Amino acid sequence: MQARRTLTEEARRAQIVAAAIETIAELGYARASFTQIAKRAGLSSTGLISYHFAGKDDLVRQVVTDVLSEFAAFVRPLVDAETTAAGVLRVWWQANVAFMRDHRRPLIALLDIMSNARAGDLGEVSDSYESDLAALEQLFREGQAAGEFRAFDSRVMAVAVRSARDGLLRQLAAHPDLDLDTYARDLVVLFDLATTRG
Amino acid sequence: MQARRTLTEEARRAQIVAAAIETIAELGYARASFTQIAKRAGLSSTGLISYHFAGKDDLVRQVVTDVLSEFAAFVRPLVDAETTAAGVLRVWWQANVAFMRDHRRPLIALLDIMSNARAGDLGEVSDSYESDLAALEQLFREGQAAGEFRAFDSRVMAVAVRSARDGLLRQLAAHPDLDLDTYARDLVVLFDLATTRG
Amino acid sequence: MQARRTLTEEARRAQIVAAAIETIAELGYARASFTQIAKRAGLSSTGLISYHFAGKDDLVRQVVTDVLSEFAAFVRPLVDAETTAAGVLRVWWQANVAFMRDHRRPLIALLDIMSNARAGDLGEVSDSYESDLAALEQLFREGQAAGEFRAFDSRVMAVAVRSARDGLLRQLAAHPDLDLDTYARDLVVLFDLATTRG
Amino acid sequence: MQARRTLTEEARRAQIVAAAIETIAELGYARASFTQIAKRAGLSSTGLISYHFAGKDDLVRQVVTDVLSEFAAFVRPLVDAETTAAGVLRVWWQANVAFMRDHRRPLIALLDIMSNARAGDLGEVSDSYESDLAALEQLFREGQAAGEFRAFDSRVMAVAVRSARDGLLRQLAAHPDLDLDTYARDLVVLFDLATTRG
DNA sequence: GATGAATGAGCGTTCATTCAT
DNA sequence: TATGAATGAACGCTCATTCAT
Repeated sequence: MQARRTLTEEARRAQIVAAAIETIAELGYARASFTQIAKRAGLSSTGLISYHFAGKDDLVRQVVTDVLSEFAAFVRPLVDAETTAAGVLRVWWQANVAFMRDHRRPLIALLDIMSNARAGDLGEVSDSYESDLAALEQLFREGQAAGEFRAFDSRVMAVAVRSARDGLLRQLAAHPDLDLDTYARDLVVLFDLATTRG
Repeated sequence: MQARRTLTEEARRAQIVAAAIETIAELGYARASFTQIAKRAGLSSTGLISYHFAGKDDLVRQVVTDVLSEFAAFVRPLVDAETTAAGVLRVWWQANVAFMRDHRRPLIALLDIMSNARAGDLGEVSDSYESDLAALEQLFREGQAAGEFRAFDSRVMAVAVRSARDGLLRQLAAHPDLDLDTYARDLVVLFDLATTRG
Repeated sequence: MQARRTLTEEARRAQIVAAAIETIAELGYARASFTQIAKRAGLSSTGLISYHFAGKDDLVRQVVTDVLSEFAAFVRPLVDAETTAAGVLRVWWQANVAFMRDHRRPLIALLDIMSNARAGDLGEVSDSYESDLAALEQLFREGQAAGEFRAFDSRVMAVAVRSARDGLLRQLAAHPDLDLDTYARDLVVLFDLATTRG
Repeated sequence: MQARRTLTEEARRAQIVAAAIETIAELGYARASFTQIAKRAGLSSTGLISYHFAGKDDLVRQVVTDVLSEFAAFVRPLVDAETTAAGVLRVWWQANVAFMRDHRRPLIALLDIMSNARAGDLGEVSDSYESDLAALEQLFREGQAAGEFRAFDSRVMAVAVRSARDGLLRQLAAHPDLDLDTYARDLVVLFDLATTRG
């Protein structure tokens, strides 16, 4: 029996969220039971997870929120510094890839959660996906209004961009030693050619 | 107790596969239990599913095999009729979208399965994803060798194309009345611009 | 699909009983399901077993009856030819071992069934064990009355003899190439010394 | 829903093992399901058994280990106090019968398990049977070397002795009010006559 | 007689959750 | 706060049995 560590509510929650991320990244959402999460968190009982979170959905929501907000905190300042839509898109890709490099596991967990989210439960997760798409759409429409981008359906392009990012993440999950530099460079060029006027 | 309906082995297996597709498309892979599948198949117990399939993995594999082969039978002749790499890519998109129109649920189920497949189980599902990518890579390399396509990393482009397709499918799952024509037209243009020489 | 073979009731029952013996001897009573028995009998369905037998107990009872009566038919004439109790005991052992040599599997199945029989079901199986013991007891009492055997509790000796026989069978099940001659010779001597007057 | 009784891990395991013994003794190994064991242990569900034991085999192994070690702890000191092989055999019988008197149900359960153990699973149970036999063989060979015992095949005698013990146990299972004193006395004499020189 | 599809009860197991301490 | 034992529902699966053909 080891010493009982009493943590603040905050710290304990964070620790559990971190363990949940590890577990989901490793085993996948379907196999990420409280038992597995507790094991990785060094907790003696799954009861503690239930104590700190209203349920599994609540924990997963917290994972999503945490990863998403850390990601946003990283990307937003970089993106906001750009003055052109094409520049924003370019920097968005670079920021995404840079973040992947240092947060591979959390992003893999996030992707796995989002793939499994359904309307019934975890509705807000789907919502976050939609609002992500909406932000990209807005970017494309602005670029079109500014004459930077050619005419295309902004939603189609948003889906393509967003999907390519998730696809890269999926590749990174399967091949951890992926050459991210190549992806960053080529994806920037790819979508630059796809969006801008000849 | 309701009337006992007897089907041939073949027919029953097909019916169970169909019910599994419905269930996975509706509830997601994680929630698609034998109980739910049996309910949709009008079976009185899950025992019959276990009788016809060696296990859950076996049933899911059958779903994957069936959908994949029906898809291949639809796409391959169209693609084979093309003589240029750019033409193949264009037709590939049109065929994909056309197939989605008539096989929305099976494809959604397939996507869900593929998202949840892990190395341990259902390994061959991951393999089919990889070989899909490899086929696209091959196409891009051929197009480059023929001078049709510009220089780019063939794997990055393959991931982008394949991901865009899956992303569209995901959109179709969330918004059944999506305007597929717009997606077809714009994705063709998008990847035409992204791949061909200025 | 192979030709449908229609057998007489008698022949079919015998075939199923034989398959049941093989199955129980090989897998043990606990694992001897109708599915396994049907497979060994070359039957396409377990339904046929249910058709010919009232239930699993009925089939097992038939196995017991068949093996027991074949055994009795072999042993009885040999035993009846003896005129002394000691002679009967000697011949009983020789007959038992001789029968084991040619009917290893049926006897192993029988032993397995008897080990698993409980009062509730298969009651008559337990009864047959008891009447077997009673016959041995009777033999010992007769030998004592005739002055051949020393004084001992006839039931204790009956249990010892009968148990030694089952123990030998158990050994034979575990070690098929057992030297039965040694057992026959030594067991005759053992119980001769144990029963007769110094 | 009844009051929740909490026990320590140790105590609960012991209680489940005890309930398993009761169940196997009463219903037989084949019918001793977790449901029946849980019922006898006063547990609300079988899940608790699965929680405390890795599986049915694990629980059964624990039963075997417990009964066997308690038996050994009782018999060994008595046997070790003897200086002659004949003395050991005599005391072995007395100790066996004495232990049966106070541990009827655990021994019946043990016998039932051993009868059902197959090579595949519970292999170590079969092993313990073999090593039991080997110990008896060793005793007989020592007695022969010392000139106490006559010439006989030590394995045949070991099988006979061990089988007689199991046969007595079987009788005790069927007839709980058996006169164990008679068995103890007569079995000692029986095997004394069978082993020693005229 | 024989087939083989279907049934429904029961199996061992895992899981998120509850709760007395 | 934290523990860890206990709960009960759901899971995939096997089985003897039923029954229309």
